[in-house]
Amino acid sequence: MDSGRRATIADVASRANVSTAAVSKVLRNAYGVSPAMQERVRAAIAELGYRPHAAARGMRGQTYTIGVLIPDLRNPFFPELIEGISDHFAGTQYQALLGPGGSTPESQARITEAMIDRRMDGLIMIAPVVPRAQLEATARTIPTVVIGRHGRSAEFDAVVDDDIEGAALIVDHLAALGHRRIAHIEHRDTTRGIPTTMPQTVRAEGYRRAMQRNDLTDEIDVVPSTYSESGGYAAARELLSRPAPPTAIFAGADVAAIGVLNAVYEAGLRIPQDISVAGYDNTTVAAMGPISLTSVDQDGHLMGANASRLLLERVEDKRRRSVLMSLSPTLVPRRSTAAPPAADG
Amino acid sequence: MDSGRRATIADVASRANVSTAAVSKVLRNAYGVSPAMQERVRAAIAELGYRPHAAARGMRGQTYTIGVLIPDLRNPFFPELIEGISDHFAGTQYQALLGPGGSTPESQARITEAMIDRRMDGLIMIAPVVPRAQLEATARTIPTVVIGRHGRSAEFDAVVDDDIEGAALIVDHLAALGHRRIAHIEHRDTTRGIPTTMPQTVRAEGYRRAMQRNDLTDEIDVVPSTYSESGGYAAARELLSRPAPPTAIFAGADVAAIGVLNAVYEAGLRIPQDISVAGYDNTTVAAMGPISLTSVDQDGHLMGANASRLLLERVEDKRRRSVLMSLSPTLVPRRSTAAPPAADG
DNA sequence: GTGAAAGCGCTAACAA
DNA sequence: TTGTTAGCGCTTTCAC
Repeated sequence: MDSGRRATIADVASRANVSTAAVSKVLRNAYGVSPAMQERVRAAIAELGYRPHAAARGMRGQTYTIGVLIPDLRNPFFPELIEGISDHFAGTQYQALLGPGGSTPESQARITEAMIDRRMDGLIMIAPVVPRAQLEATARTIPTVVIGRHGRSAEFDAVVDDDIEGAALIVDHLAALGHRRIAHIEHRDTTRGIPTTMPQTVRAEGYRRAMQRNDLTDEIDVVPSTYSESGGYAAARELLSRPAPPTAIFAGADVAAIGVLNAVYEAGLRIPQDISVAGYDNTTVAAMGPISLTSVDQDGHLMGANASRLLLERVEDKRRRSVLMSLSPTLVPRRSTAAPPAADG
Repeated sequence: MDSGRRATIADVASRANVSTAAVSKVLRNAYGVSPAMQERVRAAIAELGYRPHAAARGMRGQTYTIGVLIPDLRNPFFPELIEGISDHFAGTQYQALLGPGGSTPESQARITEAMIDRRMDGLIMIAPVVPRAQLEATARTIPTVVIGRHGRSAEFDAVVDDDIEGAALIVDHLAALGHRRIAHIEHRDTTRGIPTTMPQTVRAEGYRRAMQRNDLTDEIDVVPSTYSESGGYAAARELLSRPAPPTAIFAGADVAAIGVLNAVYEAGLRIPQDISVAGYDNTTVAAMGPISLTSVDQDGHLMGANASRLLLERVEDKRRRSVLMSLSPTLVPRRSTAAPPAADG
């Protein structure tokens, strides 16, 4: 901005009376520069307000850019993740940029391509819905960490929360309160090819196993719907219209639980006196006074930070063997769950 | 991925028996290529699965990347904006990438720099808190569109919603219901240098003017706080503890209104029988059954799309004169507002 | 420890 | 209309 033109590495070099190669080395903290020369170069950089040109760096070396694929900005859990990610990179030379991926495999694949085209140094993919084979192909091209898909891979690192355990926390909590007819709302995707590794599937499986462990095998009741307000609403309407409706509804996501609350509200039932409702993700909405939804908390910040750390290991140290990191969820009991009505206890 | 190495423009050129310049022209839909050659080049591109290298393109021409500065992923209004933006670019060669900017001027400036370093073709800045002079400096470097800051600039285009009108919608609505003691919760930033152009300031001003117009000048009551759940909660606690509390509270954002609801709930008051509450932004939370918050709707999707269109005009047509585009908000009345208690009417 | 020089993949002048 | 060529700003051999 000084003289119209932006300073380049050559400007810095001539100002410091060194070669461009030397400047480059200082920039990358590479070996082979004397402290004195370091000093001179740094001074010149400061004087000129020089900033390296990421696109040009990318032509030979790295772009110092990390791509983060994010499917749905409306999901209130993702900001936690993002914050964990950007906090982690804040102390480094790297910059995380988010790609709004949409919820279809096609749109997510498009963004992934766009990130590869831009020579990003690494990719963090949040709950991607693309087929596993495609994830592995991507990971062979560019260091990749996947958040929220279960199952390990030789090609990419994975960070997940233990959804089996999370579902068990809710079921055990409800069973301990005396509930028997506990229904579960599952997100059933139309997308094929991503069978057992998505969180929704694992949560449903965790629900089933926990029901069995509590001797409630006969009461297992999974309603396929979607993790959305309308999905939860529709599923709850269906459940409440039955001859013997459940005394507790466990929605696989808070956002769906909100829809359940709406349906319960419309049906004129009271929470938790007439029916208990639980969600998953412990979003800020769940914590709101009038809502006060029992939920399961995943430490999104920690998950994001861990994913970032794993990715940098791959990018910088060239670690090859893959890592699966599984975190433990915790139960957050609130006012939306209580003992079932006496007649049903 | 075929032979390990990624295909380059030279590979395409030799495959199609043309020059690299010809391939480049086809890529950019530039003049001077015969249909026959076009055909051959496109075929070669398809056969090789060639994709242009964005970083390399950026060295000479454009990067076909648009940077979107987004301050707070938790604000449920922003996803609308983002969707409008990415939908608009979906039909083009451009790819929008989001930079999580944080809420301080420093962090936002950092991301802005990072985007310029990466040779982005243009910038969309959502409700930036950096000083105006800095915005203009940025805009002189790179085509820029600012969303959500009032006041026109010669350097950048601006897309705003008419917050004066939006605040008036709420005040007129409440006044028509019979309210007189209508309080407003304003977001009061500690940041200096951005006085009258932020939405919160304009909304407060709109509230004042509308109160005057309704002959309620003596009742003007602005509580400085923050647009957050805790901010709304604290402000409402303060208001409710007064000898003559307001009969209606107009929070400048839904998220603050939620905090108000919590405080009202805790105080044992009923909504809307004892007190009316209104928000701003018409977020999905506001629409939820148990909440049903009267609010003001801005068409975020349209704002995002307009901002994108303006930016592309600048990037491609090199339009120089700046544009200010102001959209009109609409009132969304719900169950949280009603006539005041008889004694106060 | 230091610098000269050859690219990275593409675009834009210009020549043919 | 088509091809040749000189860079864009940086990193990376490879001499010195």
